[in-house]
Amino acid sequence: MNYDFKQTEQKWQEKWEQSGVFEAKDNSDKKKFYALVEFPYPSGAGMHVGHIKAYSGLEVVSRKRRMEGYNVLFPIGFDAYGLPTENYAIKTGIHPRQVTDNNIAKFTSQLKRVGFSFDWKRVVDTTEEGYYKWTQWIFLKMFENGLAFRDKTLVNYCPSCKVVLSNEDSQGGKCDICHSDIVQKSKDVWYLRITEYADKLLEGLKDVDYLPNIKLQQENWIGKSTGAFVNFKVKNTEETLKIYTTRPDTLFGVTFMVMAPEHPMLDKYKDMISNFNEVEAYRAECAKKTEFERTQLVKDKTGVKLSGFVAVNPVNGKEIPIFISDYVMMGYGTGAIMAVPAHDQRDYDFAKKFGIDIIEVIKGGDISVEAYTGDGEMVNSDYLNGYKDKKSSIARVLEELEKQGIGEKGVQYKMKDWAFNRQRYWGEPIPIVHCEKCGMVAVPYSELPLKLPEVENFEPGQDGESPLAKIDEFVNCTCPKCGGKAKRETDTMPQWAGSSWYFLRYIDPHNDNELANMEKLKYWMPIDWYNGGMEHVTRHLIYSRFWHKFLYDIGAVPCEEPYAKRTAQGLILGPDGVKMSKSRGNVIDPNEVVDVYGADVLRTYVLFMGDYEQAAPWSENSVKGCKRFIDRIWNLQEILAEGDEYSPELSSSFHKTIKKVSEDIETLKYNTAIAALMTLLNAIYAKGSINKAELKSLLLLVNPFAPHVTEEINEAVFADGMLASTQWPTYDEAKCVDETIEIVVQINGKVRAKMNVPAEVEAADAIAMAKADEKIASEIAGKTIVKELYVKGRLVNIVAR
RNA sequence: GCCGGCGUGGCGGAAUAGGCAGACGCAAGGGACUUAAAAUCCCUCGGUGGCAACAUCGUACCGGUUCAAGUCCGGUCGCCGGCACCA
Repeated sequence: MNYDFKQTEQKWQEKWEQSGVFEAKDNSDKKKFYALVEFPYPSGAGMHVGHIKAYSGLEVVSRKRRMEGYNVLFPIGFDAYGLPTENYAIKTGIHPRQVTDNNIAKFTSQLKRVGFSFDWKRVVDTTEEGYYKWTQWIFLKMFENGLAFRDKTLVNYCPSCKVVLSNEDSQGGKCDICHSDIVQKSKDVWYLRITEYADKLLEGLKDVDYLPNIKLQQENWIGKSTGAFVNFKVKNTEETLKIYTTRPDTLFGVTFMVMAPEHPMLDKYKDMISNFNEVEAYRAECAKKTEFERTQLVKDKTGVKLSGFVAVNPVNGKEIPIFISDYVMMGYGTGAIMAVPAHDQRDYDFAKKFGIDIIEVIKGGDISVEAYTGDGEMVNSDYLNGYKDKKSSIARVLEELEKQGIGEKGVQYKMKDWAFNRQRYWGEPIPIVHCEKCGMVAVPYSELPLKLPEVENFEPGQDGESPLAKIDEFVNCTCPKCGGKAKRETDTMPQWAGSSWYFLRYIDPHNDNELANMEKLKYWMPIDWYNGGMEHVTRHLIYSRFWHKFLYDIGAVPCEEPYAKRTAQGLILGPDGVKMSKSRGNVIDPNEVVDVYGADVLRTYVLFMGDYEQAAPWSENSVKGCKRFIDRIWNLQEILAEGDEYSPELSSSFHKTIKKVSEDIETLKYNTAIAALMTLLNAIYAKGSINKAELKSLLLLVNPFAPHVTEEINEAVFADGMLASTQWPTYDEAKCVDETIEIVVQINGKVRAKMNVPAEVEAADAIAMAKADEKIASEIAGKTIVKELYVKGRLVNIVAR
């Protein structure tokens, strides 16, 4: 009896779709479960096996939850705006809309072939008018609330993509998309004031169940530091130079100060600075450097000493020179620092190069060699002398600074505001109008969606202008406020926008009056479990949490945090153990696997191949192992016997396996869950028959992993409806334990014998039985017994000398 | 540089809370069935010694705690991920 997976899988996929078993029900009395997977970018290359692994995890959980009686929302959609589609359109002349529709159709059919239990009635496409209307709506709400603003700044600009990039998109000085070198350019840029939510984003982490390393990465990304702001007077002016430091305890060790070359105070006092020409020359030099170069030359410090511009240390009145150097950034703190070379390595390097004094204020290091950043007794520090640790000296100095009004406690974040616009066609138009009289004016809500106009040429303009800027009918408009002539904003939103709130739209995907109905939101939110890639746990997760917290603050959603729980799956590497890539030619196409082995095998393999959270290489041979597993399940029909309860030989195996599989699915240990099922299968074949009660339980347990073959067997044998809507099997804790167990007898910690004992044996009896063993008796004969231990259900250990 | 994580057979990986290291799968070797092959089934499968029972070593490396260490502690090396002149 050969298993025809092709026909069977197609048959059940159609049955599931027709019956609507996987459609989530609104207005249900049942307990809800909202499982979310990261929606894919529908690239032309089609699905990747990584997608299959990412979705299979929560797929199994979702199917189990339905069988446990939950009303499950397990949706899918498409994050379809983005550069690859646009670049493809530029190359081929095919409209991005057409490219996107084709790719979505391709992804949809591929996903359906794997048999995922998504609710296909709730598909969301970020590029669809009914969707991006609400993306624009959220933007306008942010604009109204002062969280979206425009500012002129130096931006990371990719000359190849002709696009402005956020710091996140240009890490290491390379464009995230095309990997060319980033240059700095002055431009008008839209920002979202995410920094205003920094503390809330940090605080919120306390209440959610994310993997610890995910929380940690978010914390590092936000980068909160506590310290102090201190005001240094500038000699012969009324000006104070404000600095931020985490080490106010070292104030008496300050021997110079450094300002960022772009610091605005420099221009204000350029007449006082007798060598301002040197400042300008240095600035020009810095502007040439990319952010990457700036961070590469860590050891070799450069800078210019300002003449005629001198600061005064507020704690001791000492005059201290001021330098400019590019190791101080305008974007962090106040753009100026107090330098304590004795206790900061960067300041130390700078001082050594420029021959500046190094004054030790904390004992414990050797400042003739390097800066000492550890703890120790304070010296050369007036009222701080004698303090023995950082914590108390900081507390003392803060008290003094506040009393004298020269400084205060302060907090800083590494996270910067989110650069939000792109000079690209295939994105959501930013719904803002620039009016000569009124300035920036929001497009009225009634005019949303502000539709993306048709263009003929998707290439960006010469100086990185958006393709939309070339469409006069789009650009020229009337001001919604005064009715006068105005011009539309022509930049579009970044790809992150649509993915920052998509999970809300699944709850009410066709609502034209609000982004989602509040009653429905109250029922479904928060997301019970969100799984996705490790590469998204900083940016996407922070951005979407930020949007959600904002929506909560304006009363659009009912809870503060969107995700109650977040996990991440590991990569699937190529068979050569290296990350899959087209250029390496080690990409596995999930379609081919489905063609050759079937969807059940593919699903089982991606979960069985290793620890779900770790990276693991693809192995064609191991796929075959899962094929055998599926075939052996099918062949159980050949050894089927009657029986409406577990046979005595297999009863405890079944109870144990149900327990193991049920628990492992909840903790991402799919590999050991499948291993347990294989072990049970081996036990069944060893016995030589399976009865109907046993088969039913086994089919239910395997069903979330391999739904097609199990449904088919169930129909053939029982013909009593779908497993998908059958109760998940239960186990009896009492029946998981065997009456007698094998334990180990050790002498001095080394295994010397094994014996069978009743499970509930007393320690003394177990030890007595052990000593009665012939081999053990001869081993301990003539020795003194020092200690005897019994570890319940495990071992007896006799320590003898 | 800083912050995380990891290091177990030929391979992917198991091993509650310190208690038989190597579950499960793959590969390999041997056998059965077959004219033959595929498929399937059975056996072996960390190293060394031994016909065997068994002994002995073994979880990156060095040391420690413990009756008992893959697991805990200290140090070293290596790999992976994140951040990176963050004051």
